[in-house]
Amino acid sequence: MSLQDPSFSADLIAWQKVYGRHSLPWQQTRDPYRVWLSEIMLQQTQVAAVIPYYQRFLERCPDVFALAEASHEEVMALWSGLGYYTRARNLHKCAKQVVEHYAGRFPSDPQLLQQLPGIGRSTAAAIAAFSYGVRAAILDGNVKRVFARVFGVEGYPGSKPIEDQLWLRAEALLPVSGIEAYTQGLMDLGASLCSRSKPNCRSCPFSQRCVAFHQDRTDELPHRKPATKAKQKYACMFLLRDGNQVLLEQRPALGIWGGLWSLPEVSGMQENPEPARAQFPQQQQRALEFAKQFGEVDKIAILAEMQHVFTHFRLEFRVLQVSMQCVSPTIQEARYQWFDLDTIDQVGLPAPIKTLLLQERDSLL
DNA sequence: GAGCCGTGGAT
DNA sequence: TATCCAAGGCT
Repeated sequence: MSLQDPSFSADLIAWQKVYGRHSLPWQQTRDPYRVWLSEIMLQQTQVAAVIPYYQRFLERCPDVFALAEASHEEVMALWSGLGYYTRARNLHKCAKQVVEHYAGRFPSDPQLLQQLPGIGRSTAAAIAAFSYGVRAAILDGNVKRVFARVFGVEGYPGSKPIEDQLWLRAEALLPVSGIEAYTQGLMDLGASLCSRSKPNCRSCPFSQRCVAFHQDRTDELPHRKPATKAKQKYACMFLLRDGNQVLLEQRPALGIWGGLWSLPEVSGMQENPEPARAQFPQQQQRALEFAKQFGEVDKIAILAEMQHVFTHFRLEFRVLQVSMQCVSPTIQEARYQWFDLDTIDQVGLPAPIKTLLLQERDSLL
């Protein structure tokens, strides 16, 4: 059977021109740099969260050359809070490659774009379509949801066979012309009317033909991800502090919070700790031993106990505040460094650590 | 190819 | 509170 259906794209383009979004910060341009930056930031991230980051990033790095020349630290600080920090490292790497291999001009061929770090099949298509008008298919969460409902696609869209089938549809449904409005229309429809819960089917241009609407199954399609339980992990961190100075440790490049500055941890994130109450004396002892290499310890106290949720596990962590005196300004190991709380927002920090340190800074005022 | 990577909002 | 998942890509 043929998957082609010219009226689908025609209806969507007509709808997008009237009801779609036209004034997002990255829409008034075909500048591939801006399109690319927005697409990377928008991966697995909602529009509202991206907007302030996008604007701040653009002020500091207005073009691909500025980004390529920026320091790693600065890029990470600009990204701090957005999550998925591999995106920031790949963003920086990609900018350097575009400058070196393409003289600063992003290629228009999706195949070439996809070879750059951080750009997969869908993102390559979006960049090519929005900045060069290239006829290429995207397949993101919005598109999967719209297709699953309109065409009644059964099965979890994240699984390989279903995703392959959706890619075939995405390619077959492409319009002959008007790729920009069509691509934007898919995103806009998925983000507005065809929302995950309580879609507004009465206003939808596809309600006449939508399988999910006719079968009253919009709450079943697309099928949900098979459930898996998140593991609980635990950690104990130290906040060494001398007035406004706090000691941070740069995390290894690989793994959770890779390359970010965080609080020193006792012994990593553990799955099966001793009961928390029994741990405090030895945590205190370890904090003392750890802190002695940086100065004289005044006192140690529990500052906070926090819970942070990741994709695959929850992290419960306790922060011991170690009040210090006579801090030695020079440190042997490069991964440890003293920072001033007043300038802490210029450092690449994990979100919960940033929240904690900003609270500490503000409590001094 | 299944697991991994952050954070914030909605339900 | 617990769960899902949002303009995905990499290993």
